[in-house]
Amino acid sequence: MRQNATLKKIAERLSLSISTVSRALKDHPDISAETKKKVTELADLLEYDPNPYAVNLRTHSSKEFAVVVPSLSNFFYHSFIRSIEEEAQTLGYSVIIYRSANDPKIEQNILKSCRHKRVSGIFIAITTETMDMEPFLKLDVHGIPVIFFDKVPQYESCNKICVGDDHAASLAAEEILKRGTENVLGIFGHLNMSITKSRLEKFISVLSQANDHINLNVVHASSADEAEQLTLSLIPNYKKKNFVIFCMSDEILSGTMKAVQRKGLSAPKDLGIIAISDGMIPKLFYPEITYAETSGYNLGKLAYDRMMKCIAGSSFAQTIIDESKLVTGGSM
Amino acid sequence: MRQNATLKKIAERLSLSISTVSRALKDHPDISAETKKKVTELADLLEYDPNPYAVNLRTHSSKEFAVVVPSLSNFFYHSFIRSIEEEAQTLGYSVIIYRSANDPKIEQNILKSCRHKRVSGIFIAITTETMDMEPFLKLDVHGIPVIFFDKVPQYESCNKICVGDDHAASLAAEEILKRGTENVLGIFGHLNMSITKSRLEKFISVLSQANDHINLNVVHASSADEAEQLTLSLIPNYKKKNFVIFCMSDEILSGTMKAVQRKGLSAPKDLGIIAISDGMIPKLFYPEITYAETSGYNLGKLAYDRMMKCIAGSSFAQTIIDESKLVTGGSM
DNA sequence: CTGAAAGCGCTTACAG
DNA sequence: CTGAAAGCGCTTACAG
Repeated sequence: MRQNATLKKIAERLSLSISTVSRALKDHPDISAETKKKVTELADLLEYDPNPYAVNLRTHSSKEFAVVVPSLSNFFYHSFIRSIEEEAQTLGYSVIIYRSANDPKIEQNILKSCRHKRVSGIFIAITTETMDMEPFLKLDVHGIPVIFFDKVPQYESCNKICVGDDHAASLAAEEILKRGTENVLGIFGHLNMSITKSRLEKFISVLSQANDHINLNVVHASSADEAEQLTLSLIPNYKKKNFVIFCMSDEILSGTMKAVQRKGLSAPKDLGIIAISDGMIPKLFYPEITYAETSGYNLGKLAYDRMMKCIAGSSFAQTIIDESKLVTGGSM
Repeated sequence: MRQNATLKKIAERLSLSISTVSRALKDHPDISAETKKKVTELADLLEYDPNPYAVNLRTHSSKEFAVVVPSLSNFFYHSFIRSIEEEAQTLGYSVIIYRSANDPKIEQNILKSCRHKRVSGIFIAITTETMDMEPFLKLDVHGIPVIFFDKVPQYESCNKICVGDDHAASLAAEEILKRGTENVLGIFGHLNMSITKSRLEKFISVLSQANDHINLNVVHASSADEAEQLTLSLIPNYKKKNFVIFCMSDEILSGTMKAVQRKGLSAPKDLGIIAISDGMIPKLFYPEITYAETSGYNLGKLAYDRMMKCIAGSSFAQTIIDESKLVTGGSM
């Protein structure tokens, strides 16, 4: 098993001290041009790269970001991770992925391990049961910046990057008003999700403020299958009527679309369809589904930006909302 | 900025030596039960966790796996990563993600960095241009196991875990024969991809060997859009005829499905549709699309298994093919 | 049963 | 311009 090159080996071969080699490699002003040249040449030849563990042990700084999410089988989080990874790579950081499985215990262990590894920063979407802010405060004490994204705590003074739920819901509601359809079936996720609450409230308020005659039916589904079943059973109520289905999320949209296809209906002729989505699923259908975009990719860019500012020393906390935008397909 | 607990601090507080504390924490047989108790109690209180960098520096062993892929915007690789992460977590390993952007230069840098970090093992899908096996051999010399998956090199003596392209293609072809349809439109990816070649060859050979009368039209598309355009322009050729479209991949399937919807056709009445897929996209349609499954998730389990055997000392190289299975939707 | 010592590979204040 | 030395936090052979 061959060994990697070390400062010591280079120093021995060149009859220099380890300190000098180290400085030469860092282009330290003290070192003569000649020595630098000799050193860098041999270093290149031996493919020297500093041992990151030794560097960390000495300097207390790693070049690693951690991303912690409840689940990896989620298109939104994947886009987020991809987004972070793209940026991190340009600065030589690596990205470590942790999955909390939505379990606060596991989450705590992950945070502890991040602390001991002295990661450069943490991006985290917390579990639905995360109550205790103490582990996060502890990270702060250790100087490890934490950027919360998507699923964020109530706690005020921390950095949060969120999807503009209100905005997305109002964009969708306005589009429905524009279409002039008065029968609306709104399919939302389970009420224990915070996004359900904010999307629902805004959706209702925009619709009802603009038009008294809106006939809105709100139902809740906690899976694609449930959304499919609900849609199937409710579609007959709208027979011969002009109506719109609003789907709060990609998961619901995918269930609803199956029901719509199954009933042989097609948008925008038989009904209107509009969703809040990351954008992949709406584009699989013809016509493409009109949606208010909530992009994990964008969120990643915003979060990364905030992270770099924290690392650069910005200490005040900030909540950033990623405003949504309407992407028009042909389904309305 | 508060400090983490260290062996030294625990030792001082307890008036013991660092060595004794270290041994007590490892449940070393030399240490008395009483001492162990005192030490572990204080360690718990202080939330002691060994500094991973110091451990690595000392023992040359990290607890990290690297996964290297050409792209992260790919459902298949995501499933693979998720699969690896699930297993790794149970043994306390972390998973670091690297993206080569299909650039052999970047890939080489990643490999170098993995070597210097002394990762415990590497899972890699190589770029289409990776020619030089030397960096991989070097990892081997350093005792870092490499498991190639999906995109693997020609080179013989290495560990490869592949999708059963032949098998998937023949499952699809057999299903077409079973349906008894003689007009087949086969849409394949670009010929510079190795999977295109193997899938195409097998597909043709199964169909032609079984039935002389098959009227097979093979076309190539390198994006979903291209697949959509091709399908749109070719569907008229099959007017009034009974026909089947075979889609080599998810990307092609998504383009083709848009064209099919656009033409107002529906499976299985107007045509048959069958694909090779990871399984997410086929399930978005009604009826669900019949497909031969190539699962990133399964591949991950197989790769992980192989990795653990390598770490345990198995030195011989092996190529494992993940056989495909037919998942029947209603599209045939 | 416990401790002193060396060393993993690096950085950096101090000395010359 | 260069070097000797200390120390980051740990493990382990050696000694007692």
